[in-house]
Amino acid sequence: MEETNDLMRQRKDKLNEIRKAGIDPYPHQYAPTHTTENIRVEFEEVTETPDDTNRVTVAGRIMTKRDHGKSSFANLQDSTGQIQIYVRRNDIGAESYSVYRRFDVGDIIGLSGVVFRTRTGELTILADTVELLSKSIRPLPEKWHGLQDKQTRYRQRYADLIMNPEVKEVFVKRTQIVQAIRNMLNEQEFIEVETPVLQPIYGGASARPFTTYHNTLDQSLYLRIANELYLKRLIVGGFDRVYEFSRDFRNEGMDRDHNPEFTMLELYQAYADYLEIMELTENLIAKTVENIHGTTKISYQDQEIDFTPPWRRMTMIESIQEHTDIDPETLSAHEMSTKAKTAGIELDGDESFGEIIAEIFDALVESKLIQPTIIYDYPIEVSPFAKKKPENPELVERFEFFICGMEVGNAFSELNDPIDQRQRFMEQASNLAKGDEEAFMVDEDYLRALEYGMPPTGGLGIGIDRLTMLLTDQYSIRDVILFPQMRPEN
RNA sequence: GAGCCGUUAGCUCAGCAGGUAGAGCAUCUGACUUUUAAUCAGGUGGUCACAGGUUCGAUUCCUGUACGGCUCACCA
Repeated sequence: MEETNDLMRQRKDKLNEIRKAGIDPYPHQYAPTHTTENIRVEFEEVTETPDDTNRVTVAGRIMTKRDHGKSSFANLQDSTGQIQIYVRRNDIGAESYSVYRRFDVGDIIGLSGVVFRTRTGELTILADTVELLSKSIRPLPEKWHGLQDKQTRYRQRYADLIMNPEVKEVFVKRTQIVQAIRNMLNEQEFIEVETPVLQPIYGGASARPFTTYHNTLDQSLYLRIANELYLKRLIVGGFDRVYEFSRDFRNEGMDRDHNPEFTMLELYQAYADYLEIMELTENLIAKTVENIHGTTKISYQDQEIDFTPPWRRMTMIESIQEHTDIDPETLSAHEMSTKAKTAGIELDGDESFGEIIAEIFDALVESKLIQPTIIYDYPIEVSPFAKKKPENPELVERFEFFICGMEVGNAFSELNDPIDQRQRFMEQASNLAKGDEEAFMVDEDYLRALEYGMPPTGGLGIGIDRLTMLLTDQYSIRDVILFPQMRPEN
């Protein structure tokens, strides 16, 4: 990593010169009185005449430098923005000024001075003391085009954040989204909990796990693919409303809306069914959107999206009838399978009716659901933790919601019948034996918990990364994850 | 996993019917005390991703590899 080019060698030479002049290029502490944002607010009325009452001390990174012989302008960037500084030899003294002239774009400095406006009206700090807080020996990207290369931006997010202020905004918003949701859930008496990331049995979703090993226990452990079964154990234990922002790990492909590690909010509410969770979902999301944007109507990749509740609701079968020429209510499994294959869907041939319906939905309907849409009543075969519909045991009380063609959340009336749950596990176990790598393992301890009795419960999972993509208008999940997964550089 | 595209100076990018490379910014030297993509003059800076092949000669053509982007497949 120790690349040497002329630019870095020159900067290291400057570093040594500064040290020889008796100055510590990496001092321990500095005490700014203002951020650049503070200054913009506090000194809005300031005039072109410097007035000693408008004194500030600031710290930040030099982003541009315009030297003019015995004076110099520079732009200083701190965590809140940028401000222009003006340094004159007469004000800071010849010795200080010659040190200042050795400062480079990228250096972090502190300065005290007086806020005024230049002739052109730009808010500026006229410095009377300037000091180096951290010498930068690696040159920043060019000031005008900034850092464009995606590979470098993802691998060196620090450089991306320095150069591209809009990137920082995305991640500030991401935090605001999480905070908004957390505040609303707390107000509704949900309790935030933490459950294991390292799990002896993975479950709660269909995905291949990452496997690791615990030396002392001498056993394999899995990084969680979901925390569903742990949260429901807590419902059994008597927490009636729980949630967790969970980093989950799935050993699957990567693309514009999949990263191997991602964040999911899961919540469970005792005595609720999926209809109540639908309402909760619409309100939670709509209020989050409003909190971030001040309105429930936003634009994503040039599409207008309206989050105002209530959202459109369709059963999965209705959605297939609407968006395809396939009608699951009149066709046999064989006819469905033929239609699906004609539409280019690959099937093994041993899929059940319900599995074919789910395949058709995924392939032909999902991408057409642009406005927030709740799709409900799923085939039982693809929903092993959801409760059957009383009037139709082939379907379960489950819904997912879709926005801009993306699945953003998943919810159901939780299956709390331990006998039924055991049967569903057994079917999964036989699928696992048949080689379905994404089938579930039997979780005897979870069954034991259900045997004690779990109240009727509604549960919900929301993909926080995808929600953030929508609310920050980012096309790729990599742009809402600070350090997206990448192959090694070398 | 497949297809297409990309990888040239610190950054953003040109270029090459095959003859060992260019711009802007950055950087260095000099001038300059209200500039803001500062200006003016003059310099420095390259394993053209990596490895093979064709050729008198390859950054350029071909093949392979690595990394990345997009699309598809996979993804309750």
